[in-house]
Parts: sequence; C-alpha cells; structure tokens
Amino acid sequence: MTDSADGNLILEGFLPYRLSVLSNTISGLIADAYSDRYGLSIPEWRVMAVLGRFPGLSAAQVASRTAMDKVAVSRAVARLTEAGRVRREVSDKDRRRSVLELTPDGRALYRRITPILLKYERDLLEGLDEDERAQFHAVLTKLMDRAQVLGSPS
Amino acid sequence: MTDSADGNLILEGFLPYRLSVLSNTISGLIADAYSDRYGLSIPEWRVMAVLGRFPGLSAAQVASRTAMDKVAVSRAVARLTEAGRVRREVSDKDRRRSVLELTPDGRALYRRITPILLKYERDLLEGLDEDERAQFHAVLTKLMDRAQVLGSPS
DNA sequence: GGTTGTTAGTTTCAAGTGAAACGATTATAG
DNA sequence: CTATAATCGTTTCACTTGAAACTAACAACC
Repeated sequence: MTDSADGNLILEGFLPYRLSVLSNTISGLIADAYSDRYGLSIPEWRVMAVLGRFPGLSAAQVASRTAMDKVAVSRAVARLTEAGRVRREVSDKDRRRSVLELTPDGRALYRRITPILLKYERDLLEGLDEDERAQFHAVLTKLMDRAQVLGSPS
Repeated sequence: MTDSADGNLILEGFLPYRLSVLSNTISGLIADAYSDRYGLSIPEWRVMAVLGRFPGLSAAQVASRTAMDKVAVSRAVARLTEAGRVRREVSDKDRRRSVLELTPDGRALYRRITPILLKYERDLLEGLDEDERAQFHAVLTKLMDRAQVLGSPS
C-alpha cells in the first residue's frame, strides 16, 4: 500500500499521515462550530465536554479523560473560570485538589454546542452503513491499543 | 454511540475526538523514530518524504501534497537547506518558484528513515486482517471526502 | 513530630504556529 | 507599453504549546 520494492514511502497512503490529515481537517471543521461563535478553544471545549458529563472532577481527572496534559487543563480551566463558565472549588478532603463543574452559563453553552457537534458527526458518517461504522470504530480501538503497546516500551 | 436521549456527548466515543487522540498518539510515536535521533521535526520529515518521491517540486506543490501551509513549508525548507539536506534552486521558467530536491545527504537520510516508518506502520496494522485494513482505508477516504464537502461551503 | 518524598496545580521560558503584511516576480488588461 | 492584479515565498507579530521549575498540600517513615 505505502511501500514498494525500492523502499519508497508514499505519503498519501501512509496510515499515520492519513490519520493526521483527516483528524486535523475534522478538528478544524468542528472547531468552527464553537471557536469563533463562542470564543472557545479546542482544549476549553474538551474540558467543558467532560465536565458536562462528569461534574466534580479534579483537573488531573479531566486531563486523563481528555488526553490533555495538566498544563493545558490548567490554562483551559483558568480561562473558563475567567469567562464564568466553570466554577472551581477546593476539595474538603484534599486541599490541593480542585472540584470543577460547569456554572449555569457553562451548562447552557454546553447544551447549545453539543447537538451541533453531534450533527457534525452524523453528517460525517452519513455515507457509511452500519457495518462500516461499527468496524471503523472497532479498528480505531485496536489501533489505539496497539499504539499504546508500541509506545510504552520506549 | 456518542449521544443519548438527553443530548449528552460522550467524548470517548465521539469520532473527531477519537481520531484526534489516535492521530496524536501515533504521530508522537513515529516522530520518536526520527526527531531525536536525526533532529527532524514532523514538518521537516514531511517535506523530505515528498521530495524523496517527487524531486523538483516547488514549495507550493510541497504544501499541497503534504497538507501543510506555505509558512510551515518555508520554515521547514529553510532548516533543511541549512542542514544540507535539501537544495533549493530558482526555476528558469519562473523566478519566483523554487525547485527543491534532496541533497545526497538528504537522500541518504531518507533511505535510512523510510524503512523504519514502514515497519511502524506494519506493526500498527499487525492485528488487522486484510479485509479490515482495506475497509479501514476505504472509510478514511470516504470520511476525508465528506469532511472536505462539509468544509468547503463555509 | 520533623524529615523526606509524592502529588496537584501553576508559572516560566523557549520553541512552534498561523494570519496578515510584505517584497519580488509574473500575468492580465487596456 | 504601462498599470493593475495575481502568485510565490519570506518575514513579522501575536498567540499557543510543552517541558521543566516551582509552590502548596498531603503521605510515609523513622
């Protein structure tokens, strides 16, 4: 597929490259749905998305659930609190930990954005039948597992 | 899959998110194969990869083939020429255009890196049978087409 | 109970990025 | 021809980003 007898690499068929182009294209596409309109960056939206589903998480838990690093979470949360979309409190049990949740404003924004993004996803998947979708997700899972295996021994 | 009756969005199952995490994981993984070892950034490697296959391209052609913007190409090419890995000449026909190709050093590096990356790809795909691979690539193509359609009317 | 080590989160700093402005060259129009 | 517009590639500027250093709080140990 991507190689040939002389060891050449065909970028257009190279899986990591294809994934990168597709992912960037789609991310840019859906970011248009909230970035300009609501002044949300991708990291900020991710934090909101996970707090919308799981209120009360700490920053570290948000990081692990979103695959962001803690610096990115810290900055996103700082802006979101600044904008009145997230409230941060200090945990009673452990005063290093924060307890994060959406404010009413944040929750309203979450409810406005979510259906738009779900519609984008449906539009993207439109041309695929149920079988293709299921297998595609299954393969994504396999690849993710495989990538983690390949990465961990480093 | 990612939604539910109350309109929630499950980030872990949301296609754009899954693609992003997988792509970043894999990109980071394979970048290890050349970034530290050979002092190549991802944009630099992409430029080399495309010049290895298509010598004589202009910067704009490299940009379109790699899905990079022209600024990124300009900077990558600047570093690669600096490092003696790419040679730039001015086109006879059009003196705005540059004619880019790998130097012998660049070519040697290309030949050293390429098989490593192809091996990474094979390792990633190891757990998939021929059918899954073919369908996966087909779906990637469909999604890419769909994303471009959704993006263009903006 | 004080020292040592660990964890949560922020700040700093250096490098990377894209949008817009730019100089240089070529194409188009009158 | 000359003027205007379009194209190629670079540079600038403001912003984002991640790694490492850092502060604060908790845990473990003797």
